[in-house]
Amino acid sequence: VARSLRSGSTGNLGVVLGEHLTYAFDDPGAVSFLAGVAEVCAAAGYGMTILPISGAPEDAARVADAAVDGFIVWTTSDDDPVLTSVLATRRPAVVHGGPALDGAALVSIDNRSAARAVGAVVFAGARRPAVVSQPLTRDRVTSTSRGVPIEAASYPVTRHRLAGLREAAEAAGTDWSDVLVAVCSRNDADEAERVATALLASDDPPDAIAAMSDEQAVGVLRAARAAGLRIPQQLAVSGWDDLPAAAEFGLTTVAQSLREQGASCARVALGEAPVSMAEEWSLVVRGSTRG
Amino acid sequence: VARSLRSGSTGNLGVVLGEHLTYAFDDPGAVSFLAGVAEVCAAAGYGMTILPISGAPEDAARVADAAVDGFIVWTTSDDDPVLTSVLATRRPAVVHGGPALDGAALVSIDNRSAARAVGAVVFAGARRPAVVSQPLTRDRVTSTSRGVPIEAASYPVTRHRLAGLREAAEAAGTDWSDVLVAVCSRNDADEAERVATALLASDDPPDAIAAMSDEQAVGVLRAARAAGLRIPQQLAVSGWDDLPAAAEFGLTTVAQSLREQGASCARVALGEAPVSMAEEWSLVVRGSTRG
DNA sequence: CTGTTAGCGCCTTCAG
DNA sequence: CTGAAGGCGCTAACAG
Repeated sequence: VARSLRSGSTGNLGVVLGEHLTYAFDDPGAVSFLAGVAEVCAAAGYGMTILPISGAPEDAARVADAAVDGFIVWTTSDDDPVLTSVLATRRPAVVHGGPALDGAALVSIDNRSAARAVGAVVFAGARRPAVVSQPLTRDRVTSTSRGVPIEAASYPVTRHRLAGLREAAEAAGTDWSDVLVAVCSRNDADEAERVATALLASDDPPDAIAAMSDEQAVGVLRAARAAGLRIPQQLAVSGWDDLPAAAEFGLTTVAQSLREQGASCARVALGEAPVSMAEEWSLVVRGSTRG
Repeated sequence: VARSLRSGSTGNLGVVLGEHLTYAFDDPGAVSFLAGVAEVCAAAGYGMTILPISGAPEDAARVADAAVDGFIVWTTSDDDPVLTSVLATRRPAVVHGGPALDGAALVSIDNRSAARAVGAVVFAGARRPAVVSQPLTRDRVTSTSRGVPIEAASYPVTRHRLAGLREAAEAAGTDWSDVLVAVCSRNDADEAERVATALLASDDPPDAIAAMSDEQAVGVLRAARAAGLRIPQQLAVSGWDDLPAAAEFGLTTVAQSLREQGASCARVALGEAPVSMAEEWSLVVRGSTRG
């Protein structure tokens, strides 16, 4: 401890996992990201401090006081007060996913382009495209509505994906104001199953659903099975991330390596990588979509 | 940082994840344990420092120097040098699973009794019981042999489970020297599938396999399906942990809450819980076993 | 009630 | 080449 004071460095990277620390470990994407961070930290002889975010106002102060040499912030919202704290420390900060900030590096794929690409496949030939979305804002309000105001989404990753999906829907001939968007409060198969069940039970059920994670897509598939729908003829479904579950269920999805992105974040935060650059993604087309 | 020096406390708990940090995040059990630790840390306003273990000799020194107020050690072996370092710091230490050490609290279920209970079910009516085991020693040597010398296993959790399974096998009428034990190097469905495939292809294939995790059990089930075996008539299988996969595949398993155990560890390390006490477990019998 | 100071433990620098 | 000291930033205790 005294060594840290004297040397001015702590040998620790701080990882801020967004609003609810507890959820983070339940999200396989976040875990895979952490594995990437851990890998680089271990190799560099650095420790990795998970900064506890309970959602209370004192979180910001705690983060500011954390004994770490740099910060990695897991995907969060534009208005997350913790981001302000992190920047105020003037220590190296790397944001995963977004938001993009002056004074912080950004490690992310091009979510908008990826969403446009997966949307083109899942919405192909669909007359009633729909979206099962991750939260739009930090209050994690759930809703199901048409023509969601995209700019109101304060999670930039969600916002960019919606923007890409909008372009894809319009390219497929459906106006955004006709696209149903079901917003979930968590990234979780169970909740996605519930909202998808409701969507599919409506008078005018969707014939294509783009989900924002493989987890959610699995929930949608379960709802579709319960409703007796044939995939992809009656309902096309896409996921995101290409986790093992996507291969298992034959999901069309956007493949990205969150683990590699975690490693990139750590390298940038440690000054081992010069700048942040756009991360790679690719489209994986499987049997859950037409075409 | 200076505050820590002055006050003598860092507001951080250290979590040592055993030999290979990288594997830890791939193991759903470890992740669930971390979620429990994180929960308590967040509530107490503590940070949680993952101490990087690469397997190199300098790990011990790094752990000893870590800026943390207490340690939680995830299940490891009797001879792990990191344990010596942790004890030498004279800071509060809590070991999960084992080994039991003077000067450290232990949070664990009674693995031997639980193994005896699950063994009684999976080995019931079996004439050729077998075990798919987690590593016995830190070198993670793989082997398949009969009458494994249980006392040679330096991971106490593995040792206690083998001891319980031995009692169950003998109660079911098979001498331990006739019980095939396949030792894997990792806790992983793929490797378990490979070793189980080999077991099932032998001249005298087992008709009951107790695995040490649900992950491994899923691998065994895959091998059994590939071999065209009916479960449980031709092959009974049991897992351990009762993860979601166990319910999905109808696995008989030992249910324990690693998350709750992680929370217990954190509470004990923070001095919120008085002593360590035995954690709860229960037997969940599903269709993968006879009876 | 406000302002000053000593010292937490280590490392680096400088003196002997 | 070995030994003493100052100071990292903060806070608790004490003096004014």
